[in-house]
Amino acid sequence: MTGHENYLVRKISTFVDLSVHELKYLSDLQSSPIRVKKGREIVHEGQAGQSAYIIHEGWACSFKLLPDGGRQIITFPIPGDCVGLRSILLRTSDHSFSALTDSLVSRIQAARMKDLFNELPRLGAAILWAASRDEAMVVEHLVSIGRRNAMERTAHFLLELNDRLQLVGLASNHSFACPLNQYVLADALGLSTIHVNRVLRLLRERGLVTLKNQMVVIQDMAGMKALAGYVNRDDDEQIEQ
Amino acid sequence: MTGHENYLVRKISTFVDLSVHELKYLSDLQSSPIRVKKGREIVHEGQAGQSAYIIHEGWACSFKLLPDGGRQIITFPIPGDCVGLRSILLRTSDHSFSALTDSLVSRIQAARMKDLFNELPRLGAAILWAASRDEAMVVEHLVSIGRRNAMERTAHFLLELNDRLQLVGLASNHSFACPLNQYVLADALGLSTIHVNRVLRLLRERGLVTLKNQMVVIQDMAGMKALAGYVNRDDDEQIEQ
DNA sequence: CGGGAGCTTGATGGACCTCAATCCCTGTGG
DNA sequence: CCACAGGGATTGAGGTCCATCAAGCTCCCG
Repeated sequence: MTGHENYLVRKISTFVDLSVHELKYLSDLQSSPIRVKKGREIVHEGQAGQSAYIIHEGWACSFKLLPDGGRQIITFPIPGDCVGLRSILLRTSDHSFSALTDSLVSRIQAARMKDLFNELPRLGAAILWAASRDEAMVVEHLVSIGRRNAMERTAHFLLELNDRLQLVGLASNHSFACPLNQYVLADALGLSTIHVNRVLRLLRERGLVTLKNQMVVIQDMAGMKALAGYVNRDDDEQIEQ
Repeated sequence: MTGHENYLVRKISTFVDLSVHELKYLSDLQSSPIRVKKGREIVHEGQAGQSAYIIHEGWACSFKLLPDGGRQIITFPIPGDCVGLRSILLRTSDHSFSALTDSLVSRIQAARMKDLFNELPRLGAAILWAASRDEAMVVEHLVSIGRRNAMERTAHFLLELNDRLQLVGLASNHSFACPLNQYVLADALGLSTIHVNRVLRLLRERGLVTLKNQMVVIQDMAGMKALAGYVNRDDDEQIEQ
């Protein structure tokens, strides 16, 4: 990795202070990144290639397709995120993922990842910590879709995104660049595009949040959190092991 | 553990053949199980006690509560399942879980679990494999709620349950004992109780599946799979490490 | 200037929710 | 033995949220 910030290191550092050796190892792991064009599929559901990926630049999306052509987006991996860790243990990937924007990613072979866990268990734990955090967000997403209405759900989603991006320094307190269009949002939120549009208008009219020109601005943070029933995770504590 | 089948061992054995030593370790881990009465909460959301639990007997449910009193059930842990693994890394639990029926569980302290990963990494990997499988099901659940209608969703849920129970020998090919009532089902499927009732009636009338007297009987497996768009996972391959 | 991607708005209908009531079964206490 | 309560299942009526269909808009880019 040369010339740009390492988001994964930044994220992990909020959990555990890495040693020089661990930093080196992590750096080597990311030494030959691949460019992926917007819209390109990186892993196909059911694919057996046992690899994980680290995202350096750009946004991705992980999703499943249904027989009727519908698509449900599970999550939007952003810089610093690892994807496909599960496929290392499960032999096949349980869902697809593709690049939403032009991206830069590193591929980690399953064997390499297993070595990491053997040789640097503390670093391995840190990666699992990050993965667990993501899992928790999938759960929260499930709750949103199951029990929140369209407006609460949308608000919750944007707040969560804001928090995730802040963790890697890609969001200020109340705003962030966001390449998601309304079609993509709809597939993530389990809504129709048209309804997403109406909900965004309502949120804008109520002075809560705006999404314009690829930019999300949360104008009333308190109002948003109240609407969405949003609670922050606060696991900024250091690992004790 | 005395006198009853060990479901966790049974499940893990489909993934990797355990050594005598590993079996012994696993057995020790489960040496002093706790009885939990039906309805009793085992872990509360946000609770900091870093422990995981292995379920030996009974059904549990993991869920999140919303400010408005709503509840979304994430999954129903069954015998052989580990719950709360995430809370070991995240410091606090991201959701609650409670016993749906009178249950028997073993509590595993975080430190003990970490030792396990250090001392018997192969066994650790097997536990992570099982956990990954569960995560994949949460994702599938998310897809269901986001993109499948009530009937498809219900059918899919019952098929998944059937597969999970078969893995530990608690289901025959097409039927299983099921302590879930319609209220609980509704909270899992993101539906109202009343609608669950109507959907179950439709499924029954179409000769697809019946749920009566705590017993699920899948009468038309092909029809169910077609309706739900259900695909089996097939990771019966052995670990190669 | 044309075309396409994305956004916006209106009208209509359907899937599912809410409220309300009834019924069945089982357990419990008099 | 019967009355009664309570959990659970069932059914109906009416309303709401959101999907679908249809159309027009803006902006950007070739």
